[in-house]
Amino acid sequence: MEIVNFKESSAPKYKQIVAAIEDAIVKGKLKKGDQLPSLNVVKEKYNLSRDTVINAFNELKNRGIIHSVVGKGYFVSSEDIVLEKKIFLLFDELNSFKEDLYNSFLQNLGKNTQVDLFFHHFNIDVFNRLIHDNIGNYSSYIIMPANLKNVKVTVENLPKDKVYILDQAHKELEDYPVIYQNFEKDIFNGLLSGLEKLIKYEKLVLLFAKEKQPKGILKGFQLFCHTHNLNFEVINTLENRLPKKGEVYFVLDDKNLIRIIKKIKTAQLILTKDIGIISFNDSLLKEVVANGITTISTDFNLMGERLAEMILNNQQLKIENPSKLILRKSI
Amino acid sequence: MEIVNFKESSAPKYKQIVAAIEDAIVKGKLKKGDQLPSLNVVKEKYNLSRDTVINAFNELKNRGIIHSVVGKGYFVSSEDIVLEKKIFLLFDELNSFKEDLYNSFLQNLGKNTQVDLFFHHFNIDVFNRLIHDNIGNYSSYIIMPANLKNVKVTVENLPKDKVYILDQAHKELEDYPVIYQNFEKDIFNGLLSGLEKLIKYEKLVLLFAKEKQPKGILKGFQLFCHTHNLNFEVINTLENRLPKKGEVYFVLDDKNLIRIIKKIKTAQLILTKDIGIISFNDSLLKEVVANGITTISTDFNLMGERLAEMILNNQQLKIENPSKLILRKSI
DNA sequence: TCTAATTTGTGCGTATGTATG
DNA sequence: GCATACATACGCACAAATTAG
Repeated sequence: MEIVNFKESSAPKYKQIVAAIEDAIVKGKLKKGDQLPSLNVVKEKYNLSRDTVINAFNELKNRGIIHSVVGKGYFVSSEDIVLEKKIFLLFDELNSFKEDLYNSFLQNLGKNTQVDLFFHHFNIDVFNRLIHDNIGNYSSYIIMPANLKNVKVTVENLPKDKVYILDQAHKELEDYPVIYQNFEKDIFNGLLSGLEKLIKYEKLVLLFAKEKQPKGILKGFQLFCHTHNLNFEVINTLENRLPKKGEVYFVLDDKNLIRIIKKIKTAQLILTKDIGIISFNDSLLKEVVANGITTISTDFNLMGERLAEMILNNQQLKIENPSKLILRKSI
Repeated sequence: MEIVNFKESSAPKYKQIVAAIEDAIVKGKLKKGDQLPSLNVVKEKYNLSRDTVINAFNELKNRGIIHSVVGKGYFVSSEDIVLEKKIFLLFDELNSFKEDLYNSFLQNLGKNTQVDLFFHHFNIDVFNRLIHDNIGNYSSYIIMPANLKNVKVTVENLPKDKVYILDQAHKELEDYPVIYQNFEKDIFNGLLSGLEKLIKYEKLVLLFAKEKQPKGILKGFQLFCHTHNLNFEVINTLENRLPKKGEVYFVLDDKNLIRIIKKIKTAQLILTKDIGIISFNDSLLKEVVANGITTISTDFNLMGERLAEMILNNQQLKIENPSKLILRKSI
């Protein structure tokens, strides 16, 4: 590995080091598994500051081209130097609408990017460990903190310009760029655009159970019912509940969506005529479930698209992802 | 006691020694009272510094697993080890039925296990890189090789007793424990158990497009049609295809499932009466899609359950995961 | 009893990457 | 860019306990 003429070039020194190592890998002088000269050696040989060398090596590490072992040194881990980005993606849990988000994100990133996906399952210890274990290994960190508390200390260990928050704006993480759903507004406006259909029913029933669900949904629902003077009820389970004529159910998850559809059938009620259903978070099949389920949903494809865009262009924005009512035959 | 791959792994050497000894104790290779190889022996055998070995032995000593006698050696003092499990899970791609598999796997593992999920997207380079980058960091490796070729060399870099194959048995990886679908048999038997309903139709149409899909499906379908002397057709796209009365469509993915349902509607055909649908891989919503879609599917919950069981009990089995026809109103 | 070899235990020096200010 | 503290890794020297001959 030869690095030449630092003075003559206008490029930052660390970039020149990066380029020199890339060049050595491309030319086959450095192969997978080879050890790089140590920080001290490079520093001495080329009269650089240790920090400059670290800077260069870190960029290569973030891109997954080299890796380091304490007490030993730096090693070439990939000869694929087109890998420009390595992205750490931390979701709360795996469910069907994440599929759209994830796949559209991947599609809009381009080939030279590696995305590793993790799940914290609403467990703060898992959240902390996953972040800690991966500090320094990625060029971007996309985090879906959901409703976890006390995440700030951990997230602050990451380089600030590489962190992006996803799905829910988080009070502790207001300084970070984010693509979020405005649940309260989305639910309110979603219901509003279905108002004409909804006033046919006598009562709106929200099934709001899980700790996991954003409180904005509840707020938006209540606000909508109050401002339009609609009779409503919030329940936390469908067990022992018999759906009655004149009710319209707003269910947030797919398991309960199926439950209510089956209960409606066994009660011999006719969907749309006697009773209505609105679901949350659209997925492919809802278009054909029971002739089409009306759904309030954010656009997960767009969310993935914008996320990719923001990261590729190194932007630090706060974007509210649009949501809408997808009107189908269930109300 | 075998210690592998010092170079490739990012884990500190002394930690790897600790893990190897724990492993040996768990597996019964080392029992209470047994003497460990001396510092010098280990140092020579694995080309380590004496301090590194001491470091490892000290950690085990502090945890009460071994003890030492000056001038004699190190001895196992306890077989009671809480082995921390870290599981590497490599899927092909993210789609809705993986949700069941993944979640049931997690649920059956117990709380103290960390599972990291990766996707190779049917790209052999990604496959190789993901495995290489994670050698030595996990206690089990679960791999879904799908139809990738030339995977053996890479997989062989992993410790053999820690690798499990999932979903498809793979010719190159016949020596590894596996939980697999027998696609040919599953499709044949699935169709067979629906024979009574199927003979009402004039023609069976299989939509078989993707490179990704296992060839066993095609074979099973063809075999079934031949042995029962049924008129059939295999097509690779629904574009420009008008569904006709008397046809029954077997579609493998959800996007095409929706397409065919919509085409049937616009053609003003009546599902079940004029035309039939069978889909592949069950998911929650299919129970209520168009009044219920008949599906041939393996039991992904059971697959996850058995996988967890096999790993927790350190078994090396070859298990065929059961599949069945879930008869609903679409045929 | 003496000796030599082996083993653990300890200390010191050097080198590496990591983290902080 | 510099300084400092820390964890890991390697190598050497020596002391103390054990064992074999």
